Amino acid sequence: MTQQSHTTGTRERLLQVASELFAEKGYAGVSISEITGNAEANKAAVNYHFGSKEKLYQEAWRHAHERITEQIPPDGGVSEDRPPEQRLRGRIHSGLQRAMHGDAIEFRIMRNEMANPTGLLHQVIEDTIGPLRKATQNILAELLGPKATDMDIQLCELCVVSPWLHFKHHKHATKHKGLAPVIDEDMLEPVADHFTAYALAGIRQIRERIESNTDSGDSNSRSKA
Amino acid sequence: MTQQSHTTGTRERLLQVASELFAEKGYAGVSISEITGNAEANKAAVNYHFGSKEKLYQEAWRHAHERITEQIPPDGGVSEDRPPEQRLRGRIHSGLQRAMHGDAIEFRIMRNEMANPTGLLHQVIEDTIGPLRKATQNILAELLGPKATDMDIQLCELCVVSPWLHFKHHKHATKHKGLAPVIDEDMLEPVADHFTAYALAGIRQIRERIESNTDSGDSNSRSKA
DNA sequence: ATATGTTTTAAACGATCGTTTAAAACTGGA
DNA sequence: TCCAGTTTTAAACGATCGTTTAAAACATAT
Repeated sequence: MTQQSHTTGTRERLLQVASELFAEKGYAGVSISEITGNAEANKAAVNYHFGSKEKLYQEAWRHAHERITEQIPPDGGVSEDRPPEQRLRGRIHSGLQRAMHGDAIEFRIMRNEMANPTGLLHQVIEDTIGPLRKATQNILAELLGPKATDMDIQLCELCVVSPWLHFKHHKHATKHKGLAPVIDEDMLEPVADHFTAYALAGIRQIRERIESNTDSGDSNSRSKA
Repeated sequence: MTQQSHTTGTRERLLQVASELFAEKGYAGVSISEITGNAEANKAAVNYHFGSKEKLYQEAWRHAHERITEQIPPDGGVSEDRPPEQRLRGRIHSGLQRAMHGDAIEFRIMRNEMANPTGLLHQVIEDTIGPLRKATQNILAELLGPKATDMDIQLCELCVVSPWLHFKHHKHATKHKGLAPVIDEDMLEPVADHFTAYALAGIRQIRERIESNTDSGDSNSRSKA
């Protein structure tokens, strides 16, 4: 009931509330009034602490990304010296865990930005997600063998990565059930197993296709086009 | 230069422009003024023809969906009596073709709605996409065998369907290159082959897992939970 | 207690939002 | 030509948007 029962600073509260609301409604769907209202701050506080709504949006993404990265490492706890099958399973496990974790704020902001690009997060996302993608692609290059082209790798990356991008957090999934099945958190391991088994079988099949089709001498594989 | 050089009615023009803009910027990101401006119509025309912006949004989705459905059949031209492998390839081919077709308006509106739900399209999308999902699930049920649970089927559906949901139209993909690789339209067949081979291998692997793990007598498979 | 620098606040800014209104323009049949 | 019905238009509505301003409240060191 007292006027200052805030355990954290205004800036932090704004970041937290903003990232949640941006994840839920997208950039254009959230107003500064709504953010400051839920954060129990004044309307002008956004422009004081961040300069503009756009900067707040970028900072909110960075905030959410850093928070989830320090909680869930992208390699799934599988070190570099393990065989590629285990490392792939680590990536899948990590991605799935991130998609199912808490409110999955980082994930949902990114999905919003992919579906409806404001362009404001383009650079920030590319800087942070780029290395993760590269790591996954390196694993796939190992699994697909030396004859795999960049296109082969990218297509397999898409098949491996896209399933967990469609996962919604339980709370939202029940609201209006979408494409992805609703899953408890204790289902993480079996689902990760499912995705991994599926992916490894698919990748192995693609490798067979590559190596049976490209028997002849024209070894223009690994081309950039 | 004349004042009436419109080859089509105002209502049609509004639907066309609105669906394109909604696909590009999402519901909240598009204003009525922008729509009527690009459609060379008066601001009040939206409320006259559709009653509100919300109704226009729903009609624009229905418009885009009907247009694409009559152009690209969801079964990929593979009839019901073919083996499930071919029917699955038909579904993948159709989905991929829809994702790559023209501006992929229907697709991008749906992606926007999935990432950032307004709730306005919920019923319309479920009515139209529901039967398509059911058909795919039936194919997967055949391929996975009688011991597959609903969860098995849904997880495989997610793995099969999600890759093409991330495809962007070439024009947008080049703007700021996202997760999906940029692909020409003449690559449709090889990419469909890739996805199909990958998917069938994955599904076969999952079936083996199911049938080797559930050897015992407790046949509570196909449970609804 | 006074001064200094930081943070918060209320109020107002111009702009744009979705919608409404009523008159103007257009249409095709009597 | 006149008229009923449909479609289009300009103007204005209240509401909310993101931002700015300047004063109030707060914190801290001398």
